[in-house]
Amino acid sequence: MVADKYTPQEIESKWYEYWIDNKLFHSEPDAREPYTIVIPPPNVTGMLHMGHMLNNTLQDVLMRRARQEGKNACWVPGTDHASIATEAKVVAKLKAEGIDKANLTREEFLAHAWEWKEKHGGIILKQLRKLGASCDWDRTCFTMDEPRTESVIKVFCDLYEKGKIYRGVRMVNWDPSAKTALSDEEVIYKESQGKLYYLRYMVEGTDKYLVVATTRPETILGDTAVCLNPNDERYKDIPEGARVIVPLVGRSIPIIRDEYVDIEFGTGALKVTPAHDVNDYMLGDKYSLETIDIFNDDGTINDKVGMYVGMDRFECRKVIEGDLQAAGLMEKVEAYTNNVGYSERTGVAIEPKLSMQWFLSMKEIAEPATKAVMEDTIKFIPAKYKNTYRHWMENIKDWCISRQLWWGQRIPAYYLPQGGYVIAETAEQALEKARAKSGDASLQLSDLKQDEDVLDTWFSSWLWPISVFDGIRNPDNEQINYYYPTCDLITGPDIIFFWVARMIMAGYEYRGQMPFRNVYFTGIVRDKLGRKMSKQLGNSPDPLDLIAKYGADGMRVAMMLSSSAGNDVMFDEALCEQGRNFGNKIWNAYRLICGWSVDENLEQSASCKIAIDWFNNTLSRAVAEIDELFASYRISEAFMRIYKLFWDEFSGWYLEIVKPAYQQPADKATIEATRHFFDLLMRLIHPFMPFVTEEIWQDLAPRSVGESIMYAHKPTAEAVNEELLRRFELVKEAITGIRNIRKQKNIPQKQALELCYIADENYPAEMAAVIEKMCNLSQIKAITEKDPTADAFIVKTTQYFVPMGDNIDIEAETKKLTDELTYLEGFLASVMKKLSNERFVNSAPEKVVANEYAKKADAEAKITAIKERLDALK
RNA sequence: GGGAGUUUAGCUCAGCUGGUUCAGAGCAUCUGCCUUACAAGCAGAGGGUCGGCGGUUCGAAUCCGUCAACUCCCACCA
Repeated sequence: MVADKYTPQEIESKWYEYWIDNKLFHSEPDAREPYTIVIPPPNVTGMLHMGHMLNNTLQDVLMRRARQEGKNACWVPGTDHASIATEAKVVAKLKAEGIDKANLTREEFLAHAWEWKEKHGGIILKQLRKLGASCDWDRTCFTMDEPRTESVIKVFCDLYEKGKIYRGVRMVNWDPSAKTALSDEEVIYKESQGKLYYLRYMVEGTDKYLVVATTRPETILGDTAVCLNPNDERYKDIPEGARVIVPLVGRSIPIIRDEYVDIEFGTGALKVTPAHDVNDYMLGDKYSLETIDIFNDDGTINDKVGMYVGMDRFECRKVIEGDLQAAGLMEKVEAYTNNVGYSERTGVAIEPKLSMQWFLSMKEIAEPATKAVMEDTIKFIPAKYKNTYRHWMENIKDWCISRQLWWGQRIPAYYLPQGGYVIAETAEQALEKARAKSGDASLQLSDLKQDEDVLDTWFSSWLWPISVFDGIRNPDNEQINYYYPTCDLITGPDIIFFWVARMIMAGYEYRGQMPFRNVYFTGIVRDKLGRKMSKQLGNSPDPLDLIAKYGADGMRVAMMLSSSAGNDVMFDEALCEQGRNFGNKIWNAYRLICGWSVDENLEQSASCKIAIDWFNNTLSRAVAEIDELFASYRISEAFMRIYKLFWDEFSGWYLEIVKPAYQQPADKATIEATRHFFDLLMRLIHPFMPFVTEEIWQDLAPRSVGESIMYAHKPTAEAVNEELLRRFELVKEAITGIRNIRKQKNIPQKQALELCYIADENYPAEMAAVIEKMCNLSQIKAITEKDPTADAFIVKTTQYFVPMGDNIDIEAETKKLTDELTYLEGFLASVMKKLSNERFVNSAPEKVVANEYAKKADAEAKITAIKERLDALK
């Protein structure tokens, strides 16, 4: 027996413990068909936010559904070491303690970082348990644990040997705060309000000057040319080989001419700073210009030029503006909006910087990955993201995989004292290779210097679906062979390039196979005003608070209620309330049937028989539709279908019909049928609301230890008697008709009424018992003559009468009927118009035409009935 | 600058190959009800030129064109 009141908080932790204690989430390879999901690993030190709620609710729904389908379901959880984000957090924490990272050795820093990880790591996974996530916790992985690290290093070495990894000096996105290079994907461009400065560059040996427009005057320190378009008429007088003087700096630099320069922009003269702009770098390369790097790694000015040394880049911009004004070298300053790149992680403006980095060449490995998605071997849901994917894949650039950080997998490149390097999985192997390479057998480990950089975090997470099953180190092990490829990936479209695309590439490169069959993209969780949830706005509720308030089941329902694939979720706390209310509804429905006492001798009533028959069919039809919705990943629609099935069909109709009168017993067959329906309904709801359904299911019948609704097979769709369902709708309408009369006449339910009808084929005689039960009727009587003194209504073509004994409001009744008549006549006219249109009759499909004839007959019958009724009223 | 998407009831969204599954759902609103499972509820009701305009068609929310608004992605123009 369950408690009187539905209090989710009281049942949820109990059942989660039960599932864990009985190892119900655990999966091992067996003969069943596997169903696998690998979790998008959240940052190890992260906290749960609404996005995680959405994402993990979906995954859990799919997992639980798969279990109920008899599949061997395996959900692998884990966390991501999130190199930059975590390192930044650790640096900040140390700073707060008065420790500067620069004063620590690598080993010391890593000790702090691991300590931090041990303390905060995995909190997020514990939080997921509150949601009911049925992850196989025994399989919890970390992108930087030993097996994963070894896999990453192995892959690096392998790709290097295949010639796909190379090292070189390139213009990269430099994050001056984290002091590391970033990949293109980690740079976010934002429109920012800036200024366009017009600077005067004196032409050497003359008193003339060129005006050059720039948004970054501080970079004049690194100017090594000014570039003009050769077709620019304005500058045709400037002789070949002329040079200009960099303002303030006084350096003489050449004027070069290249069609790259846009004549329309600014003054048509471009300052060239090869060290600090991607395009300038390209020009510098083309014209063999000098490259002067003017910044330190932290974005301050270095001592190369000997001016503004140590000043921050933005500070320098201000100061230089003043100095230029003072020197009369500033023509003018305009307000200007342009796109500035910011670091995704630290939020500071990116500095394009030349540096030595490791790259992975992408062109070749992208090919099978592109094909897989375009040919739907891997299905994207919704499909619109295929375009985005293709566009990126077809224009893919090499991946900068090195990061100047310590928290991460250290690049296994070992530099020899005499120059050059070797790549090896271990230091020992490196030494062997180094000895072979140098021909110096006396080389010692201490002579080798390992590369200081670590690998991009995504270079470990791109292996995730493989590495969690140890498929890199042991490519033929039982686990990987059984679980791979995984089935569904649930993730946000924001990491389609970072992660999804790269996993697909790794999948084909290392397994020759896709990593997952379907990718379900969720949207972004926004507040009800459509704003993105963020800490700054303070509009992001703490999911754990919501769970405490409404229960995990309520929270899960909230996530399901307004989230179709690829669409943003407009989150409103009212949705949680709706979810909680649904839990309450289920709870009380169950309490109702628990209260029924059995009378073994009681014969089953006709109305109960009909209701059971009807609900059986209704359930079957719903199950078929729900199967269909799941198959097409319309998860929230599937939920809504179940919601209505339980609330409207089961509680609103079925239970009301079979419910015995107060303190009356019920017959055995009806109770059994009802409890059986409850069992099936709990199974259907379980993937969405695991806790309340488990609580009730456990109470429905004696269960053995370790038994769970999780493994109770989902209801299967049986053949549906459509005619029965159709006839029952007539019953519902008749009941509604009587209810309306009661309401209009203010007749209490307790007062019995009489119902008369004029029989025709639309009168559901075989189900009349239901009408009688639901409407408190003293009798149902067939009549042949209309009763003008009775309140009446029409269902389809059947006329029903409720004799009132007293007067009825003829005027109101007449008006109602006249209105309906007007509508029907108009409707009939439109049907007739269609049918008299020769072209319609000739060109429309037969079925459609037949339908119009049916409409016509229907309308005519109704019109006749209404007219008769009106005549009777006169 | 290029590309994609969205626009249907007050809100959030369904509406698949044009035609009774075509104007829908849930929530909210309004009106009755404290009817012993549930007021976290029950019974009813109202509410939309399907963003605008044009076209194709016997027939358009649905297909085409165009305009408008919003959103996202990509792109180095100083």
